[in-house]
Amino acid sequence: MPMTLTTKKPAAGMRSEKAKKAGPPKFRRRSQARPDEILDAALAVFTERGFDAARVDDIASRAGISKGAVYLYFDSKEALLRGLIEREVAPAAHRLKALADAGGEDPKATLTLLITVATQLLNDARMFATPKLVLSVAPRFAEIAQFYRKRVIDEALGAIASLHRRGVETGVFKDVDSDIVARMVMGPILVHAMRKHVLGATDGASPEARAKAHLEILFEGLAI
Amino acid sequence: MPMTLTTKKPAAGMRSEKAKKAGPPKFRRRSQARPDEILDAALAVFTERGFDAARVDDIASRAGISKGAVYLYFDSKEALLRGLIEREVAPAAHRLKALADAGGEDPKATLTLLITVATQLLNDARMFATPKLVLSVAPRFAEIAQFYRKRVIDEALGAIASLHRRGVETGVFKDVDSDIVARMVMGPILVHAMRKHVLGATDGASPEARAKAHLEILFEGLAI
Amino acid sequence: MPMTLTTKKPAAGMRSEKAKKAGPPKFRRRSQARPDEILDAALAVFTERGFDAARVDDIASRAGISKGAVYLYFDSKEALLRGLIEREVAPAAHRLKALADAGGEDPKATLTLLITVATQLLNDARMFATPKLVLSVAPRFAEIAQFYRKRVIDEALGAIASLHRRGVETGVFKDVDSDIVARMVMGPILVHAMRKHVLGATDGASPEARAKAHLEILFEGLAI
Amino acid sequence: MPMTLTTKKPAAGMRSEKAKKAGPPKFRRRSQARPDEILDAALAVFTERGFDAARVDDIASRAGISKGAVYLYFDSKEALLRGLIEREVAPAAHRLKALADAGGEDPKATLTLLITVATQLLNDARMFATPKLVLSVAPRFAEIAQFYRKRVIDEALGAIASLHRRGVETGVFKDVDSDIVARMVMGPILVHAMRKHVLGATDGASPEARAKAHLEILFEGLAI
DNA sequence: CATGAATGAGACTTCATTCAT
DNA sequence: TATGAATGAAGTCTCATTCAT
Repeated sequence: MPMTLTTKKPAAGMRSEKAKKAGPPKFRRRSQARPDEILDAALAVFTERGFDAARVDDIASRAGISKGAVYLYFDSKEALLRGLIEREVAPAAHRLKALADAGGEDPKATLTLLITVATQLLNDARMFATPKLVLSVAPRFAEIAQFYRKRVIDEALGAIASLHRRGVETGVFKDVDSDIVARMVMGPILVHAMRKHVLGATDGASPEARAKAHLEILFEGLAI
Repeated sequence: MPMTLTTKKPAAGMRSEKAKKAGPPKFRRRSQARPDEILDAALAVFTERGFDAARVDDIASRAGISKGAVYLYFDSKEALLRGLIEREVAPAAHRLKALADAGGEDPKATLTLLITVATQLLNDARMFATPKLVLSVAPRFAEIAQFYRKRVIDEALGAIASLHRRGVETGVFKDVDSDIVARMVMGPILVHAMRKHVLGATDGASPEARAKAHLEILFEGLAI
Repeated sequence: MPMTLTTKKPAAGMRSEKAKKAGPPKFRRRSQARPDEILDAALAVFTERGFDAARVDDIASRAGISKGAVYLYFDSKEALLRGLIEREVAPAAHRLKALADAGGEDPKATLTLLITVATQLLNDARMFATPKLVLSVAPRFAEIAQFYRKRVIDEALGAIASLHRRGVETGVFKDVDSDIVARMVMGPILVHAMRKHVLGATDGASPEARAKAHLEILFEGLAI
Repeated sequence: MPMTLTTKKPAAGMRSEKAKKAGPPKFRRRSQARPDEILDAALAVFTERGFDAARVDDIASRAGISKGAVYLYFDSKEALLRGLIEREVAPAAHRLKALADAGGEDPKATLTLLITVATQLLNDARMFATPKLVLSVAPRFAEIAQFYRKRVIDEALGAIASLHRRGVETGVFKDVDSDIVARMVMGPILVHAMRKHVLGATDGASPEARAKAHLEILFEGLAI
């Protein structure tokens, strides 16, 4: 896998010299937290203005440091973007893995939980910030797009598909194309999130109501 | 509605003085076709690189004209974007209207057609170019996002919801939340389109197979 | 005199080919008047916006023709400026010459007339338009500045100085520096014109009152 | 008074954020002197080429810095112009005020001094640089023209008029229109300055001789 | 003669990145 | 580490000038 975007702890793209300097923890300032603070600021600014329109200056001042200091931790604006995506991928992947693993016993209950939780989560702008950012930079940074797809999207879809397959095996779900099922799980939630967080829609039913209706149709459709 | 983006024939954002010159079509050079050619080029370049990274120079040379000539027809790079979205909205809205109107008699057949056609269409990169562009510029141009949402997304979702309601009235569909139904129609198709055209996925079943499986689950879920 | 700016009838800078084409007066259109109309428009636009900020397009449309047509009569924007200055110089020089020649008999009466008339004339924005324009382009076009100075300013000052000298000879004026006298004649009028037409002042006494007070002090100062 | 041009110490038009940074004067580089150096360069270039023809690049290199650095201190080329005029106005106004205040005792002696000094000063190209610049940009920047007129021209004329009125009260000057007197004081000096510095004349008597002759005629004209 | 579409050089301005302190 | 002044490449937009029709 010639993937440059890694998932090692220290955000990739960080200045190598600096990264190596991990000597004795002298408790200087608060430099341990700095990269994360900068990435937080970057996520906020990238999300608000888009990658190109975001100024490094804005990110710096949102992080409470000077523009020059950003370059102590990241090589470039693009490195900031990469580091950000990488950092955000791990939790997402982790959450997905947990769900998938937990779903062994009762696929139906797990799917119910998954849809309920996902509907809730993607209703929150902060939770959708990274996907939104990835979508907007994807045309320019194919590598990032691919990384995110493989590590998040396909993981998620795959987890749902697995869940469905297990349900088929245990006789609770009809045997249809699992990939389509996965998309029928995530699709409606994604449509809502995009309408709301990307296109600025403000109307719509509550997450609870949506999840309920979604599940109702889906389970009926998957019933044997 | 303080919407600046209109849907009048001539792409909005075009230099007003020039637009007025509607004299006899002497076929001087080829000024009639120019705006459209420029918008075609703009769509291509914007799609490839994103709005910010696209250079007016690139658009001009892709259209086969000089940079200055672009400004003969459009006031600014942003006007180019607006003009483009506006031009692309009309056909989309028109297609949707046609579908919705045609669906009076047989909601089930219409929905079948709709999903089949939409799955086919959104499988084509060109067809998804504008939505992809809108998604990428949405953070910067709220007005464009809103315009697109109202004129395309909500029209589409509304048309499907109407179709469902009629099906409920005629007893072919179960009476569930029509908005959720609309999202269960569009969501899976959108997920596929985004994975493929935005995130660069290359795998996946054929449009026919996907449409078939999609319909199978959906109709079962909506069955009375 | 290596002066490029000439005073031949046809405005200098006009396209040479066109200028030569003075064949039979076929009474086409109204081409005879065109150069003058263009120069009129140029004077208006140059005066309003300054030479650099004036667009050839503006001049053309003020003259009621297309931008391209301007170039049928003048080689460049600078030629327009030169042609304009040249055209405006002749009447000014002519007027001054007339005054100077007329002043043989009664220097005092002539000076009275001159100050009265000049005060009136320079109270009119159009009359001050050319001097104002020359002043604003002088730093960039030394040649024009020199031309205007020699042909208008120094002619005017010289004419007044001559008038004074004749008055000295006939015993009506005190024998002081004639150059200073000339500046005491033109200076106050110029100060008023600049305050009004260049710096936008709107207050001030009537031309009549100003001329009267001006003459009163001057003649007392020159009295023997 | 909706005047944007102020006379506060820091040249207006300067980037506000930077202006606020009034921390300890650590003598980093030489940022304290920079704005003034830039304005010096701007005055030189604007004077030589006129506002429009001057390139920010030229100003920057004359100031010994890069083009971008100019924008660290001034928002735009126009801000440069405004800042310049504002900076230049204060000294001029200050000088005038001093003269006017000093003239209480002996109006005649004060006027003599004033004409002598003004004739000397306006004989110097640098001293006339700002007035010349204002004249050239006045058509485009009415606000600047008005600011300069009110703060310099009218102050000067007003000071002279006051001087004359006091002379009238103390019986040393004839009671004529004080505004005309003011113009008879400044007019001849201005005519000379414009001929020399704007129109490029090189001849003319010495400042001393001019001031002497000027005063001779003027005092005779104002004698009771 | 006249038009107006087209060109292309050039200017202002922005901003990622560097570096002396 | 941190700052922020400085750079310089690049991009948008303007407009004088040309030229096919």
